[in-house]
Amino acid sequence: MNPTKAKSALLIAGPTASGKSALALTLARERDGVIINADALQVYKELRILSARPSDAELHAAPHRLYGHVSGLDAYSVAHWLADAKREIESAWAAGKLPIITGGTGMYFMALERGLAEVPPIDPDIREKWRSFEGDLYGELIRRDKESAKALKPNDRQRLARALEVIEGTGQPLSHWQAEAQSHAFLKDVAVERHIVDVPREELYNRAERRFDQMMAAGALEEVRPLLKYGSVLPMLKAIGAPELTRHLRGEISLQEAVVLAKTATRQYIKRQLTWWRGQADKS
RNA sequence: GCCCAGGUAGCUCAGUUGGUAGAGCAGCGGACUGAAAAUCCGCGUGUCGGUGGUUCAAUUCCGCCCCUGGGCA
Repeated sequence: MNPTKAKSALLIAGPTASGKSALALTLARERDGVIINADALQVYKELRILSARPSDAELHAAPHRLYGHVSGLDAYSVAHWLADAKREIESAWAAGKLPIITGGTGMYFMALERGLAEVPPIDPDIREKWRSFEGDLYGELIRRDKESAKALKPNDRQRLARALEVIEGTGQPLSHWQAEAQSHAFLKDVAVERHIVDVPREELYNRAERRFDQMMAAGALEEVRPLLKYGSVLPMLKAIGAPELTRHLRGEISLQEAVVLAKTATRQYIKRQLTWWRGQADKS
C-alpha cells in the first residue's frame, strides 16, 4: 500500500502510433502502475491486430486492463467504458497501485476528466427509430428541441439522432443532461498527471503506414474475414482498415487499393486526433 | 504510316454556342458529451499539352507538332 497513490492517476493521451503504449509500459514498471486502456477499439476482443493492441509479451510485462475485454457484438460506448474505467481505477487504488490511463480516444478522456452527462438509458426501439430515420432529422429536432438543434449542424445525422432519442426517451432535452455533466467528473479531486505524447506529424504518418504493412503481414485480412457476416453497423467494424479490407474481400477493390485507402484513413484519423488534443490544451 | 478518342487542380473527370474554369476524392484547418478509429463544418489560380493563326479577346475556332489509349495496316 502506497498512500501517495491512493488518489492519483496518470493520463497518457496522444495520436495513434505515437508510442503511448511503450511509454505507459515503462512508467508502469517504474512506478508500480496498472495500465488502463482508453481506446475505443482496443477494447474489442476480435480486433487484436487491426486495433494495434499491445502484444502478449507487453500485456504480461505489467498489469493491463480493458484490452480486448468485450465482444464486438455487444453495444459498447463511452458510458460503458467510463463505468469500466472507474471500476479499474478504484481497484488500482485499492491495491495501492497507480492507475495509468492511456489511449487515443479523446472523448473517453473527456468523459473521465470532465464528466459524462447522466442520461437515463433510452428504449432501444426509440433509438433504432431515429438511427434508421431517413427523413429530415434536423427539421424533427427543431420541432421537438430547438435548443439542441441550434447547437448542431443539419447534416450531422449521428448527433441529431442522439438528440432526438434523448428528447423522446427522457422527455428532457440533451442540453438539460449535459448541463450537469461536470458535477460527475470522476477525477475532480484526484491528483492527475497528464502526458500528451507529441511526435511530429510526418513521423506519425510514416510510422502509421509502416505499422499498417505490419498488420497486413500479421494477418489483418484473416482477422476481418469472419466479421464480414455482421454487416457494417457494429462500432467494431469502423476500425480503420476494416471497411477497406471488407471491400476487398467482397471483390470491389484490389488488396493494394485497400491498403492505400486504409493508410489514407489512418492519416486522416491522426489529423483529427491532433486537432482534438490541440483544442483540448486550452480547456484543461 | 493512316483513322478515331483523349490530353483541364496532386488524382478521376465536368465545362466554357469565344469574355482566362468547377465537382468528387486527396490535402490543409476546425468542431466534438452514450457509434468517437465515429460524425460533422470550412478552405479550390490551375502555363485548361505545345506552338502558330483568326479575333478587341482563344482554354474554347482553325493549322501544325508532341504525348496517351484504341482500331486499321
